[in-house]
Amino acid sequence: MKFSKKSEYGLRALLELCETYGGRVLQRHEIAERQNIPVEFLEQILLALKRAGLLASRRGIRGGYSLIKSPEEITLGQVIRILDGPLAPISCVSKTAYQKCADCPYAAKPSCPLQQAMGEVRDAIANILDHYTLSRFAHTQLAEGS
Amino acid sequence: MKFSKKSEYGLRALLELCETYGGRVLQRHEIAERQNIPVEFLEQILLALKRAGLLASRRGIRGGYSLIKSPEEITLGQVIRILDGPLAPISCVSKTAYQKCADCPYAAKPSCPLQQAMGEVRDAIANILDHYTLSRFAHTQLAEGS
DNA sequence: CAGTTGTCTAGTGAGTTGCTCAAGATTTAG
DNA sequence: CTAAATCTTGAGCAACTCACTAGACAACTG
Repeated sequence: MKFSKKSEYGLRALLELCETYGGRVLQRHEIAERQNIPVEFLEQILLALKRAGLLASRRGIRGGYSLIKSPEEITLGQVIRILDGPLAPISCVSKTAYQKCADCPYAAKPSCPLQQAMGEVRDAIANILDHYTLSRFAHTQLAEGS
Repeated sequence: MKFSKKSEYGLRALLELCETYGGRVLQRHEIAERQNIPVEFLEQILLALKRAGLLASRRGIRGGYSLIKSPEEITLGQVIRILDGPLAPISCVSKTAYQKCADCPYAAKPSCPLQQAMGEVRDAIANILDHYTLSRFAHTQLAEGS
């Protein structure tokens, strides 16, 4: 029940790209250094985000990456799904990647306890992450003291 | 962001054990056949649940496993933590297995965006699973039609 | 004691994760 | 035009995890 490093790095990279949104481009090594991410691995992540339409890139000596969608329009759920796949804890409750369980004896029956419980979990996770925008993410201030 | 087969099998096995709670013991092959689980793998799961104090077992020709805690007292959260480890999506927000992130540049700072967001997710998951009892789980009837 | 069951430890093949490397394409500076 | 800096692509790889298997052993029953 963990998120991968890929998602974590991806979100941290987007934090940097949010800061220069609308302004200059950022090069992979800039992001990598500031966020302490292995540069070649980061690149794969940036390319995936580019293919998904969140980032633009330019090659050559003045090249780099930049955000092309507003941080208001991007949610953490989108980013995690791009980098980590579906949010659902088991695939028989995924809305974006549903798959019938092969071996579950309840698959044929009208009600599956696992599906019920995991469905609730899926909805709770999606409900948070699909409403959590990058701009809110980037402006986080912890409310609690100590 | 997936649960393992171990948790899934464990929960399905507990479904069977709930039915005979207070009555007779169940042998591994009975559970395995009914729930379509490889019997040797199931055994490891049952042993883990036994070590955690949920199950009792008896060896010998009349042996088998039985639930020793009431299905009302056992939550899905407990079971999943036994079989799959902590619920938290990243370890810096785990309450049962906290670990400081080594490479995160926000680890030292007062606020970490990732920690904030993932903390919400953790709480939502825990909130559902730690209040979902086995007895409710075993008596699931899907409410929705179609 | 013999047979049936659970207990324990170790191993294993396939797949995933996290990361590295090398060769190529594109852009800009000079 | 050339060279340097950047992104692009794809392959490779060590370590780990997952799902499962095997086998020796302990305990219980009749």
